[in-house]
Amino acid sequence: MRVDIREVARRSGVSMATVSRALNGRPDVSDVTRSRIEEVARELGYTANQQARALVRRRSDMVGLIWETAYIGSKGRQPFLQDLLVGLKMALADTGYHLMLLSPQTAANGVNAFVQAAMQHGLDGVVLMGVNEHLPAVEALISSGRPCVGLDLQVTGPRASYVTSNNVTGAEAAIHHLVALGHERIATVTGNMPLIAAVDRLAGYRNAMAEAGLDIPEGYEQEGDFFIESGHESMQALLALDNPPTAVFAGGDTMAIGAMQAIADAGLTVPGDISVVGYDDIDHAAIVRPGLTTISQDYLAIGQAAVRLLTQIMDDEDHEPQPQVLPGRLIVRASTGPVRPAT
Amino acid sequence: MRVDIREVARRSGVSMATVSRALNGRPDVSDVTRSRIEEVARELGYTANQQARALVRRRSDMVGLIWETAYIGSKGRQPFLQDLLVGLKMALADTGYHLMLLSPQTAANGVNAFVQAAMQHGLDGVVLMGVNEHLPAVEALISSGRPCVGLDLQVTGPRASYVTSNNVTGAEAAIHHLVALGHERIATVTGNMPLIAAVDRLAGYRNAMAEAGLDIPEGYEQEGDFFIESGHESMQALLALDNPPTAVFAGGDTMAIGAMQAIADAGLTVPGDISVVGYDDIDHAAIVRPGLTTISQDYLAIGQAAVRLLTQIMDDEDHEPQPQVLPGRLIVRASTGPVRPAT
DNA sequence: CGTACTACCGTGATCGGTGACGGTCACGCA
DNA sequence: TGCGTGACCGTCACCGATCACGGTAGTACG
Repeated sequence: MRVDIREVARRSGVSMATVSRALNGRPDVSDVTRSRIEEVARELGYTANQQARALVRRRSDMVGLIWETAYIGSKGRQPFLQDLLVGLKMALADTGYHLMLLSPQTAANGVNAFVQAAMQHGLDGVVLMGVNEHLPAVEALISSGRPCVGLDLQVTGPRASYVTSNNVTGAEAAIHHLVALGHERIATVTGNMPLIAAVDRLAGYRNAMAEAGLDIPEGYEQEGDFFIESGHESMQALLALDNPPTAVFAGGDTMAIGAMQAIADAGLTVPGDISVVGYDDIDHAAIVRPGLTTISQDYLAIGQAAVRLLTQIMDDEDHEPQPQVLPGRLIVRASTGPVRPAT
Repeated sequence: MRVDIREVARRSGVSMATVSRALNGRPDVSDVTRSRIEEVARELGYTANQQARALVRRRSDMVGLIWETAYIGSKGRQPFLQDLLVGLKMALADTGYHLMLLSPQTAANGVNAFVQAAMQHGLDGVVLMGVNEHLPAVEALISSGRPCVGLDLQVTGPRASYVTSNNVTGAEAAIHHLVALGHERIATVTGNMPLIAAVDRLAGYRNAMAEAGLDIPEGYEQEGDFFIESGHESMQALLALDNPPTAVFAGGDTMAIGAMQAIADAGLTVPGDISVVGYDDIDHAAIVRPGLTTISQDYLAIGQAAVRLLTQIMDDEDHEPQPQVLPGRLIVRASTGPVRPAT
């Protein structure tokens, strides 16, 4: 029993087309007619049916979101994905686009669900986060030519691009901070290497170490997988070295927390014996004791950048999309301190 | 350039209606025709346009999700909402319904965005989580007669119901656990009282205390607001009492963590001096040291129950919806221990 | 052989909008 | 007066599907 445009047209004594024009803010409607129509529409509580609208306009004003909370497998949760989602949602709320949540499952008929859902619902664009960018499904989506934006994952194509924080400079900032505190024996725990965030953060670590004239002893680069256990294990390995580090840069907060626990388990203190820096500034970072020094990504800014980028790609047919790289920001908390004086 | 049903019809030498029938599994199509059509559809990669479909069928196969990460205001994040979202998403993935994310902002024309989006997109149902159930917007949505299900928030109406964990028995289990460890001076920190979860957990606390024959001294019931600072402050208030408790039940993990920090700040240990139990089993609970004993909600089960409930309401025009109450489960970690022997 | 019934399929209306196109009318100007 | 112009609005053909209805052919049955 919803009121439709025909009803509005009848009650205001004009044709459906005029109602459509008036309500869509098109110019060729007289002011008095327009306001009469608006009045009637308000009274009747009329709002346009989006399916019908989308059908004829060939655009849905909807974007899809592929949102996975765990990388391949599901060993645990990546809490920063919630922040990313919130950032995106807030940024999107201003644009008039709606958001549809897509699950990365394959549909029954074999065609991948990503592409299928995007097609079936006529999604104007898709945002990806938390999925592996090398998944065939993702590649199929990209190459389908639909506008895509990756958040913290590197997708590229004629109508695809990504937003990420600058993992290289972020990592460099972390190391600079430690160097400024007098640390020279600085190790790192990386994420799993196929992921661009892990690679770039490692690169930043190496850059900054070289720049500071510090060398990286054998075993100072431990590869983890972004989950807490790997931080714990990697830290244990570092502690077992002949020359254990006085500071550790973990390429993810969860791993940093695991490392802090390993340090505590070994009877050492943070930052008294070893300083720890993380990356991401997840909620946990502020809660954990001692508070974790980390590199913060501004999720709101990332969300806004993603929305801006996506709308550009969607609006400009042949807009050459530029990846957006936002700077990370060092948040100093209690997990880092001056190097312990040599005994 | 998408292939439509007309194209499929032409290539398989039948009418559009027959294609529609065949692909929707309707009976009155001969087997040979059906398989020929399916063959053609597969070759062409045809999938039905959902907008057109929804338009004529008067159902969108889409449900809306109102998902707020912070209760009124935005003092912080409630991390268990991510888990709820994941649970819901997984449960929904099996049903063929898609999920649309709704933002609780008011639209320009004054009609509330909840109702408006639900109407405009013809959503078949709505799931609510993380919002205050007393918001006028929410009430408007409920009374619009659209099928609604609340997750961990109590909405009721002819076509609305909710799923929640049994906060009363969960809280009772927490207290039983503490009593079994020999505690007698047990305090509680509640969430903000308008929220049903806070009210019920307090009720469970009182029940179990009475059942155990323990009385609740003045000041043993502190009201917090589900955020970490309130846990911290409430714990300080409890420590300042003449007869401070030996155990604290916090009606939310974030508050429990705040309480643990306040205990540590006071130079006391958990659980040596004071045992702490939380509620929700958020990620933090496992990471924090000592690990937090807490009541776990099975988010997957909640998601499944919500989906089942919603589909029932949507399918049965006059189905009297029953609220689903799932049991919580006690997870014992390191934050609780036997009561300290009297000195 | 005529009729009834079943199985299968096509026709045309419809869902609720939008947009191209064309028509009317008042006005300005030669 | 005649004509061009622009502002405003209605008509009609879609968008891509579904569905009610009707038609046809083949079979069974009296």
